[in-house]
Amino acid sequence: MTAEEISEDPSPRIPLSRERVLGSAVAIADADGIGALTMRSLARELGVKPMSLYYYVANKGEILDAIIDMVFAEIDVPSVVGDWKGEMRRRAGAVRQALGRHTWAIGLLESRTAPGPATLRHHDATLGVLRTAGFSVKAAAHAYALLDSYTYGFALQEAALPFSGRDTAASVTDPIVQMFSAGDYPHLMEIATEHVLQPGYDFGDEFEIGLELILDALQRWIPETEDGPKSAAPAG
Amino acid sequence: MTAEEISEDPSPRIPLSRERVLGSAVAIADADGIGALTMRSLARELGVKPMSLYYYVANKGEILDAIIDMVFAEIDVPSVVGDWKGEMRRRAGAVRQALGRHTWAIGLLESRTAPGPATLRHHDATLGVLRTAGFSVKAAAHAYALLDSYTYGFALQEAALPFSGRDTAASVTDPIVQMFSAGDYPHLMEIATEHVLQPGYDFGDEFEIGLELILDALQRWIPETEDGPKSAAPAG
DNA sequence: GAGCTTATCTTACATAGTACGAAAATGCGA
DNA sequence: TCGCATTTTCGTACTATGTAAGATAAGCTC
Repeated sequence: MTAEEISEDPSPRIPLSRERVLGSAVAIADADGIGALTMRSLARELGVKPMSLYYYVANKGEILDAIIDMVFAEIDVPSVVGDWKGEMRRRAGAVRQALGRHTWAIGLLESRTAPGPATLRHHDATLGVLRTAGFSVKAAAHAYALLDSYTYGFALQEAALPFSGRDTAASVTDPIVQMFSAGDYPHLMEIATEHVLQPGYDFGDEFEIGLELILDALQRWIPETEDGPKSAAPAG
Repeated sequence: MTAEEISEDPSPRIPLSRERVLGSAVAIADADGIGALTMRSLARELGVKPMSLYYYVANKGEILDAIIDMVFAEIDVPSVVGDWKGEMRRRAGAVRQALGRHTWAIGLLESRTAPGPATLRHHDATLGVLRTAGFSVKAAAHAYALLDSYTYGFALQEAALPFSGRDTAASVTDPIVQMFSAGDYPHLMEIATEHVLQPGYDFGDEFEIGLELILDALQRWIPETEDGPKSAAPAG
């Protein structure tokens, strides 16, 4: 009996596959940032040599396109049954959370303009909910641009913040306050001390506030609901 | 007389400087994308050898931080005199245009979390306008998060679109329509044929529509204006 | 000029993506 | 079981990147 027959060696027992390659790519980007995702680090993670990856992907750009689509695949598609507001609220939150788990995806969105099938399915389903809710084609386009701009932009701001979550440690806030206390930036100082640095503050809480404002205003774009006013949709 | 004395040789006559280094960095990123911005391409552009750059910047990361700040420096700071809505409208448009000229800045915002002085001054001035307009500290924070999320997100979507401007050439729209026409994505198909692909369409026009909706709704967060209703600010 | 400061460049190294083609593993018909 | 074709993995090598370490050059002051 040879060694291979006795014990399963730790080598690539599970066969390589496109799914495994892309899954590890996401894992590396999540753990150490998109900059740490190299063909070599990816191969190492999979217990394989770099050039083996090229049997499953044409090049690194294809990996980047694919992992963006994987992020969208994580997001449950909204449903046409149920109230549109609730669905849009749920969807926006899910997008924000997905982009929060994979902040690198936000940066990639700017440079990679080849949407994958999951991304397209997501957009299609979302538009479907709006159309079913009574938005005209134009109004649905306006509404979707507005909702997604807000959601992506919020996720971008969250990613750009030097802190996240509730009650940031003083070790990270102190240098910032120090920077403001020179007297330039009085309004930033005010908002920091009176709002952001208060116990229990979480920037993420701002999301629902803006979202509700948008959803409430969008409601008025739906023409002649049973109990609502007539259309107030913009001319565009 | 030596050659140097007779004619000005095409070599680095204008001395290198931090400003020149950063200016060329922006120019390269604008022209060929942030990926084309390398220490070597930057040196070549300046008629200099790569290591000379390190006399003016500590490393490439410092260049990236600095050119983000240069983008914000391009944006005229809003003024507390004049109506807040007009100022916010003007500012949002200016931010969108600046990010449109330098789309790479959007992607950089996600990864680089060290705001420069122009960026801070911009944020400070914007908050100042909102506070002066009557927004409470909390309401100003909410409003600013909302306005900037929308603006950044819209710029991100514009950058991610495979087309831009009015009346996109059929050569670029045809493959997209082809992709939709298989029958998956019926709502994308609908919105494409009935709205996006109509003559004269420009995604950029959607910006003002969403912006007006937001500004109108924000107005109701200002407590007791002379002629307006009382505060309708959220509890947060 | 000498010597000090400021500015630029040479060389070299580790790490990146990937072209090219060899090698190994696998599956299959006889 | 053998032979062979297909599928999968890998070795080598090339070009490009950021930048450390230190040599060199240019400019200024006495």
